[in-house]
Formats: sequence, structure tokens, C-alpha cells
Amino acid sequence: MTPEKPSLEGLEARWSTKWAQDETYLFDASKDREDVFSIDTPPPTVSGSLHIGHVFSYTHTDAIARYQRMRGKSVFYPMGWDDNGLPTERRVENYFGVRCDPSLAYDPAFQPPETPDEKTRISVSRPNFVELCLKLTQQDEEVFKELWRTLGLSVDWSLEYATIGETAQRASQRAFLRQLARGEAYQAEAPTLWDVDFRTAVSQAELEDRERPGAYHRLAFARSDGSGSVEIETTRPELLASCVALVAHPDDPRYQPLFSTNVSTPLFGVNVPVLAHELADPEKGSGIAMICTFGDTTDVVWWRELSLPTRTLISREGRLEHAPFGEQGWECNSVEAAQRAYAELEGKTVKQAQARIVEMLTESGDLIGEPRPITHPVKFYEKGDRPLEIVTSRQWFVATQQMRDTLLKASEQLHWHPDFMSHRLRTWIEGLNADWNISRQRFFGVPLPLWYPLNDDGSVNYSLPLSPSEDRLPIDPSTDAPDGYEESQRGAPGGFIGDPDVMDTWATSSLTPQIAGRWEDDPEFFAKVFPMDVRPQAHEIIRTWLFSTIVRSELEFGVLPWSNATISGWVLDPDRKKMSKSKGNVVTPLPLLEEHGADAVRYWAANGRPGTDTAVDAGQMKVGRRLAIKILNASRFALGRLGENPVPPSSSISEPIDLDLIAQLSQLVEEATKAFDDFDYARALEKTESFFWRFCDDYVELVKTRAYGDPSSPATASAQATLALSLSVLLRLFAPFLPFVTEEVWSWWQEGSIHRSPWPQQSEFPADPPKISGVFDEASEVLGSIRREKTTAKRSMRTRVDVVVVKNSAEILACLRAAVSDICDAGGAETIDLVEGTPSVSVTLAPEEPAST
RNA sequence: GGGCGCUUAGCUCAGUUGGUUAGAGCAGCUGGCUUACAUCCAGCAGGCCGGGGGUUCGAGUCCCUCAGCGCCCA
Repeated sequence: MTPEKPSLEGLEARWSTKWAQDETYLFDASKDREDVFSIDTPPPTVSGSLHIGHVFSYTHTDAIARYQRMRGKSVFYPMGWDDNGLPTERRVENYFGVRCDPSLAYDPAFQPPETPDEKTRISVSRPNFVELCLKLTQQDEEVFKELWRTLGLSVDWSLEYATIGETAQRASQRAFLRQLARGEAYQAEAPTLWDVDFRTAVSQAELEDRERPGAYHRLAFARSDGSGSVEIETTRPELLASCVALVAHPDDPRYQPLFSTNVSTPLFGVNVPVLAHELADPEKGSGIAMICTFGDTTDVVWWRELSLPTRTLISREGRLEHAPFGEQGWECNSVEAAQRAYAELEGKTVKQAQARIVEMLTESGDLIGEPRPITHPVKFYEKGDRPLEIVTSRQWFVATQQMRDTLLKASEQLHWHPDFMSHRLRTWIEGLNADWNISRQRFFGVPLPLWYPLNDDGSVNYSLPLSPSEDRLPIDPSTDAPDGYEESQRGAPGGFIGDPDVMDTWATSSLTPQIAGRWEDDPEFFAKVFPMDVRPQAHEIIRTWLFSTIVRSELEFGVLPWSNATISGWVLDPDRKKMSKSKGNVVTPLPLLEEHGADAVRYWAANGRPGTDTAVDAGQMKVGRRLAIKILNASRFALGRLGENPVPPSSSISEPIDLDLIAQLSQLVEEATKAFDDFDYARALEKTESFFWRFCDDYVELVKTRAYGDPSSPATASAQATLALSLSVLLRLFAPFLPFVTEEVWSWWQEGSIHRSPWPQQSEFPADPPKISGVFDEASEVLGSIRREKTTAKRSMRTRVDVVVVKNSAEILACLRAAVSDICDAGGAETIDLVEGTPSVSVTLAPEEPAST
């Protein structure tokens, strides 16, 4: 039944509850694969803040999900929570005031303090820490879930997963073990990008360059043959003790005579060779550089390609560690002098050491001139606060560099929306310079499912890792024992130890299709959803999430994990600035949802073109709200005309203007369908919206009088049937965007959920194919002239019109003739004269009635 | 340094393979209580389509170039 005073209030709560009860969005796995539409939903990082950006991009995907569902697809639309990894660890440390100490034993009675002390962190065991992580992420997930329901995402909540959950752990460990078995994963003791605060390795994908002030220090190296010195420039003089060579470009005539000769380092007197390599930039500094182990990634390349020795200096905490001058590999001219000099530096942080060594070099006279300040890009972990160092450590890698060609081909096969986003992946793949390091020296994550045997002397035999059989997964090597061993042998000579590391969070996230699709746990189910139809995601994680997902899928299955990738833009603050916590301009979504309503916020989001950055715009939300209200009112009118009578069949649409509207409607359906098939939800909305306003402002006004007539008259039946059909079609076209208001109106006169009803099809329209005659447009034009005349005369719209003279071509007049009666009714005109001639419309208003005072 | 995207009304943006007079919404202004809606309706005004050059009968749209902004990669 149509309510007397329809309203948007409370629709979110009412309908989200009803949808949950009715399981409206339940995925039906019994359908054939071609009748399934599967979505690789991005699992939001639950420990991050709720962000209007979430609302934005998830609305886009939801609109597509709803469209596909109405097209008859069984939609696989899961929701995951990305809860493992560093952001959660950080949040847990701050929230509970704790710190993880893996050397401690589990304390089952541990309770976090009520009010955590900012300064003193309580040390807890790894299992206790993980418990706290699980506790907090569960709370966070509830908040997200509530937001998603309010927003009206048509997620099937029975498909919920978490990246720290058992299914995810099993899938991650299984995928890793299979890569290990195939030789795609390997371990290596190698120079690794290292964050000294988090004390973990990071991967190339997690790097970012930041512009930092630095200075070139010009240092003099004495030539070993006593014939003077060579001056190099470096931004990192504190690494001087780890210098293993100097390097210049092979074509550089200034240094060609020096190649293969030796020089000795200032202060420490270590003899190092002068070598040639193309990566040395003649333009940079003095054109000759010192190679240290290791100052940056170029040092690593030189070190590897020139087969240089290693003299490690930087510890995992970012301090200068002991340098055994005089011992093997640390030979120098004067052991005593080198030790004395280095004693000044040992134990200092990188920054402190630099300050001290500059003083020392100044005193010794080896620093030439003043340091020359520059600004240069420095590599940081994207979540880190201090520059990355390079330390040598044992890590597990996935061999991605050898996959370059496969990956480039995969990128080309993927359908990108928008297309140009594919460049991001291509340049990333082309620029790969390291294999994917997947081990992290952290705590809250999926453990590497490996143990290592201990030799009889208690040393670790890393070369023979022990792995569990797949049916044991998931395992935790810190509490589970490998096959053939007893727990009592842990740490004992001849026994075993567990791998202490966890996997990179992307090593789990890269398996979201496998995790959500129940890979190996339910092969039949998996075959129904994988490879998936679409991966929606943001563009800043193309090099991480999108890239790594393709890597895993190609390695395991040799196929792309999905056929489409939809890349959403960013949400900018109302001043078009990027939102960030530090700027304090992050917009939280709940107040907006409460103020404007979910449909209104969704309307704003759906207006954001695919891949386009969009500013938060309360004005657009107001427009959306107005649209929703308009839908309520227009529906009330249309359904009010039908009264208690049954909906007239579309075969009773007979009036030319009605047929013309239907023809235009049919064209709209075609356009909206095409746009949606191309993932262009915004175009579908735009077309539907502009049609709808014209429908309300012109069509409804033109046929209003006729629609009020006797239902037994064909003209009235035609108008009523047109209103009913148009309303039904328009509601369904709006349903993916405005799920609440459309469901509300649908419930007034239809059975079942609109979100389960079929997407409008051409077969619903009377004529096939319907032809646009133009009568509606022409009639609207004349009606517009009448309105303009009244407005210009500052008269009410109710003002009567004595006569309207329409001049136009015979063809158009013939077309218009069928609408004369409707125009007269809508415009309040007595007669309309149709005259052949140059196009014009003249309107004569009835004289103003004398004031009745 | 290489690449990608953007630049259209005061603001936010459409403009689909080149094709009448460049559109919408918001804001502004002027009117109107017209029985679906005043949370509304009608109308008006507002633009060298970033600059320059070229291709074409015809360019917001294609090509070249310059500038500014944003991003990706090194």
C-alpha cells in the first residue's frame, strides 16, 4: 500500500534487517559457473580508521553486484577482514599498552591493564600478544560490519573471512609449501631492505622514496702507490669503515688510469680497489663513488656484480656494530689506528655516527671543504619513520623476477577499468629488481610452516627445512612439532627449531580468491567461483595486492585470478586535498550516513567515475537525497492513479506520446545495460537520473489529466499503463544505486525484493523494436514555451492560456497533433493552432483578473 | 629522468567513434503554494572548452608543442 506521507526515515534499519532475514543476497553455489558472478572483495584493514574512501569504492562494487544479481547471476560477494600484519600490531601495542617479547612463555591468566600507561609497555608472550590482536580486530570488524549494513552492501555474510583466520592460514601455508616444492620459493642469506624501528625485512613493493636533506662530503682516499689522492663524494660518510671499493664509469677518462689500482680509506687505512661499472654516474658528485656494504641498493648491485667482499657495519637496530679490524676480511694498514678510530663510532646510531665521523675527518684533514647540502630521495618503508638500512639476513623469497614475461602477458590479458591503470602494473613489473621477500620478523601473521633440524653441535641446518604434510595445516612451528620429532626435542642438539618468522601480509592477501573461494577445502565450490569475474581495488595497491595476486594465481594455476580489474579513485577532502591522518582532514562516514541517508551517500559515490579521484561533496549528497524523495513522491503519484485496479498491461499503451516515452525508456535500458556491462556504473546512473527528471517534469505533467480519467477509457488506460511500466523499469534501473528507497517503493505494489527481480529487458516493452517518434520531445518543447510565457509574465502556472500558435514543418506538426489535448491540459490552454511555417511558438495568456480587493 | 592522468560556467563535473547554437547539478538572480512532491515547480543569467601551432569542409574531441596540478616508476 502507498503511504500517505512517504519518507526516507528508518529505511536503512528496516530493509537491512529484512534482507538479512530473507537471505536476499545469499550466494547459490548450485548454479553453473557461467551463471555465477564472482567478486574478489578487498578485505579492509580493520585496524585502520573508518574512512569515507571505503564507502566510495565499495559502493561502486555493490552497484555492479546488484546489477549482475538482477541480470540473473548468482553473485559471489564475500567480505573479508584484513587483520594480520603491522597496522594491527601497532594498534594493539598502543591500545593495550603492551609489547611482544617472543622469548616469554604464554601466560593464560594475563589481562591487559584497564588504563594503559603511555610510557611503560608491558612485555607479553607471542601467544598472548596474538590473543590481544584477535580480540581487538574482532571489535573493529563489528564496527565495519555495521557500517557496511547501514550502507546497504549486498554482501553474502555467510562468506565472511579474515586474513588471520584458519582458512586463510591454511591457504597461505599450503600455497607456500607448494611453491617450495616446485622450487619457486627459496631462502637466501642476502642483503635485505630493513626497517630498524620495526626490526623486520620489507619488500621492494613496500618502499617509498621521500625527499630528505643530506649533504655531499668530499673525502680524500690516498693512492696506494703514494702518488697523491682520489676525492670521492658521499652522503653517508658514517659507512666509511665498510667501504670495499671505489667505482667510476668505465668511459670516464678522469678515472680510467686508476682502474685496478688500490687506494686506502681515510681514518681506517683499509686498501680498496678502484673499479669500473656503468651504474657509476659521471655527473654525480666527483664522478667516483665509494661502495659500502651497504649504503643503498646500488651498493648491493655493485657488490654482487663486482664480486666484492662484505664488511657489515649496521646492526638490525640501526646502530654501528662491532668491526673486527685486523681479523680476516678487515685487514688494514694499522690495526691499532683503525680500532682507535672506530671505537669513537661503535654503538652509535647512524645519525650520531655521521656527526662524529665528520668531526674526525675534519680533524684528520681528509674532509675536503665544507659538506655541500642537497635534497635527495631516500628509501623508506611506507609505514616507517626512519630511512631503510640494508642488513644481511636469512629470508624466504618468491622468485618473481623470472616471471616478468608471464606477468606482462597476464597484465595485457586482464580487462582494466579504466584501461590506463594497466600502465601502473606494467611499469612496476618492468622495474622489478628483487625477488619478493615474503618473510617478516614480526608476530601477528601467518607463520612460515617450517622447522629446521639442529645439528649435533646445536647449530641450525637451514639447508634442510622440515615441512608438514598438507593435511596438518595450518600449523604453528613454535608450538607444533615436525613429523618424526617430539616436542621435547625443540631446541635440543639433534632436535629442531621452528622458523620464527611470519609471512608478509601480502603473502596472505594475495590469496583472497583462494581463501574466499575455499580452495582445496571445497574443490567443487572453488570451481564455481574461480577464476573470478572482477577484482575491485584502489590504485595505490596495484604493485602490492593486484600484482601479488596475479603472481600466486599464475604460479599455482597458470591463469589470471580474474578477468576484470576495476580500479577506484581516491576520495579527496572537500578542498580536493588528499586525506591523511596527519593532516587531520579524514572524513568519517557514519555522520554523513546519518545526516543524508545511505541512498544519498551512495548517490554521491556512484557519481564518481571509475578511476577518478572525487572530493567529498555534501552538496551531491543533498542532491541524492532529493532524488530519493522524488522517487517516493513520483511513485506515490503513479501508484495513486492505479488505485485498487490491477496494473494495466503494457498492451494497452496506445497513445503516441505514451509509446514515444516507452521507446525512449527502452533506449535508456539499452544504454544503462551497456554501461553496466562495461563496469561504468556512473554512466548508467547519469542516464537514468536525467531520464527520470524529464519523466517527472514533463511526461507526468503532460499526461496527468488523462491519467485521472475513467480507467475504462483507452486513453486513460494507456497513460496508467505507461506510468506503471515506466515506474517499474525506472525503479529497477535505480535499484543498484538506491537500494533502500527503491525497495521501499517496490514493496508498495510488488511481490518479493526488487533486488531479486529481473533487470529490465526489451521484451517488457510493447513494440519491438520501439521507434522514437519525437512527439514527447515536441510536446515538451511547446509546454516549455507556455511555462516560459507565464514565468516571464510573472504569472502563476495555473494561469489559463487563450491560444497557442505553433509554427513548424508539416512533418513535425503531424507528429505534434497527437499530443494537442495533453498539452492543452498540462498548460491550461484552450486551443492550439498548428500552422506550417518557420518554427516558433506564440502563447497568449488569458487577461489578468482584476484584484478582488 | 621516463610514463600516466587532469585542465570545460563562480564550484563539482558530463561531453561515448570529429558534426547543428558546448550540457547538467550546486551556488546566484527572478517568479510561482500548480490536488505526487515548497524536502517542490517554472524561468533567467553565466563559458576565447589552460596557452600556441597544425590536420580537416568542420576540432572541447585528432596530432605537435608549452604551462600548471596530481599520481606512478626510476
